Amino acid sequence: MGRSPCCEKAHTNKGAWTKEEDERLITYIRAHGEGCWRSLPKAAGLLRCGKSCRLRWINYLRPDLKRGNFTEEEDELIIKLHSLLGNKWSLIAGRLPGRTDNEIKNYWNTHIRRKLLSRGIDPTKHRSINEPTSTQKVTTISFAGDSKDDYQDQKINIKVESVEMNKEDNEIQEKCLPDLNLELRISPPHHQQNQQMDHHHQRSNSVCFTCSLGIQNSKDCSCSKTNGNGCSNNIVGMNIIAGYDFLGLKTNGLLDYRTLETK
DNA sequence: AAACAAGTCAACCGCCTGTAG
DNA sequence: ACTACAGGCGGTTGACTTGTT
Repeated sequence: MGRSPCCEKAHTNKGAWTKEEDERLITYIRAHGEGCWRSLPKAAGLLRCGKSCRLRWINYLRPDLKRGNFTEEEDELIIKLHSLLGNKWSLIAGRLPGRTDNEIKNYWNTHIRRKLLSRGIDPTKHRSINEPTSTQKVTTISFAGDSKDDYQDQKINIKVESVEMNKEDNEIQEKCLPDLNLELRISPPHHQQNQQMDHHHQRSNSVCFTCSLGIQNSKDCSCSKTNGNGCSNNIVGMNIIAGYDFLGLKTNGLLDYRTLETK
């Protein structure tokens, strides 16, 4: 006995979407907005599974999709993000406006994997294929907290352990990844923090932790607690080494985390 | 021109997570 | 605390296209 199907499969279409189906979906979402995917097909007059509608909209019909070939900059960004996040396609997609997780996943599997292999780089480990295992770099990021709701005592330890690497990788490490050994504590903003937040829009080198993770306007967002607006591209509470964001990605000074939303 | 292989990508599947009741 | 459900995600499939023989 498996899980019950998400919808009545006997009366749903499968396979490629027709133009008419696309138009029905677009028209419905324009009129009623996204959400409630399960009931959407019936309401929109579509013989499709709700999941199928969601996928079609997100991956193909959404008006903000970029489409077209990936640029060299996008390629490099995907590689860098993949080295940090692994197969977290939705997170990677969040950093690439107009790109979908499915698109990036496909692009990775068809183009970038081969590109890295041709460079002699293992696409999974992001290390030279010929590199001896003794020089493996181990990076551990651990989050430890006792309580989800207790601001006073919630402690988040981020520990990055680096084991010796070869010289080339060390150079990359120095350029891209600032050494991290942070012990962060989420707590209500005190006076000094408030002052910092007052300059929120002028100062762009620190971010409240929840916003840095892309969870804006959440209950944990200290920014929204103080100015009522939450972080959009504002940065408070966690210092970032100038020129790099919390993923260690080089920035041009102004960071924009709006694209790192958890969908 | 036909047959086959390789590449591409939209779509599906099933599992996981968050949340409401 | 438990259950059911909806939404989200990553892995995989398969139809279609392009390249090669």
